[in-house]
Amino acid sequence: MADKQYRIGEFSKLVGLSTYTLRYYEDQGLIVSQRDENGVRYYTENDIRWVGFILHLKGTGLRLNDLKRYVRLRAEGDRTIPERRDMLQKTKDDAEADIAELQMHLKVLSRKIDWYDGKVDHTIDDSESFHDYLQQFNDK
Amino acid sequence: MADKQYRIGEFSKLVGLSTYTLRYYEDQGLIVSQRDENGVRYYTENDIRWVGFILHLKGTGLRLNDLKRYVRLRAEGDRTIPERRDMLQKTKDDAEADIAELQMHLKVLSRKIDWYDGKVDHTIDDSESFHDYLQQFNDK
DNA sequence: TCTTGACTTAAAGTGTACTCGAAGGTGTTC
DNA sequence: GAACACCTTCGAGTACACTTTAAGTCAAGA
Repeated sequence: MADKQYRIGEFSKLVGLSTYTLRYYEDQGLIVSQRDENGVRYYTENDIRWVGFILHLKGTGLRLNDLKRYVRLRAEGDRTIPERRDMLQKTKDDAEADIAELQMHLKVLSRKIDWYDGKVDHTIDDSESFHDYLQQFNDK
Repeated sequence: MADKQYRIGEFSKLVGLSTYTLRYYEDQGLIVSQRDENGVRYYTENDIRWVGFILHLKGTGLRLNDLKRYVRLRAEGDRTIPERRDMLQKTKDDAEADIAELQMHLKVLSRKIDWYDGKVDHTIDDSESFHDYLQQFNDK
């Protein structure tokens, strides 16, 4: 693994974020870049991994503010590990709840599609399934 | 099932949308309300089902604009059924893709939590899994 | 009678996360 | 020497979906 360095343009293509966004994230403290003797940003493989990781977190629903908090904690060292772990656990739990909810919505959607396909009794109204829906929430 | 009527305040609690939002949705053409002799909105069980249904759609990722389109098509009658069906199918496909992506992110998160718990070799860096991540996208 | 809750229009505000452009500058490459 | 990619600050713009306020009216219930 050569320690290749990337300037912002190339890096932006690698991680799929615009140069605008990269500078914005840096402003926000989510990313740190190194500079060459002219003040030009450069990034390494390590930065690719780091951006990848924060994009995973973001992809599970973390807001930029939460992300900032995570980064701050990380900077504080190992004593914040429990807190970081808990943050991730909560994020995970939330995301799993989101998936469950999404799947519930999908079930209704599927039934509706079947209805359109005539696989279901057409006398049932457009919005037949709301009661099932409420049921699902009742035991939360 | 009595044909109970609900005014906006009660209805808002039933469906979990603020009165502001209900009026807003009505402005946008997503909901229709009836009025009593004083011009006061009232809603019925049927409206509960309808709002439930659009919230399902919304929950799977449909934007208000898409929702509006669906409602417009619905108002045009049965000849738009194929188009509505396809809309729902696409929504369903998109949502399923979202779930798949979310689950991928979750996998990384879980691994990271394990790492915090010491279940994984601690010499591996914070952001170890970005390469796996990129792999997942490569065959899309 | 007073409070509560409803009504109207129209405009402004909120939060999130970018996204872009202006204006002026530096260094590298063809 | 021109083109290009980068740098800076800073403010404005965009999209989405509400959310709130203002200012005034109306009607039923305690």
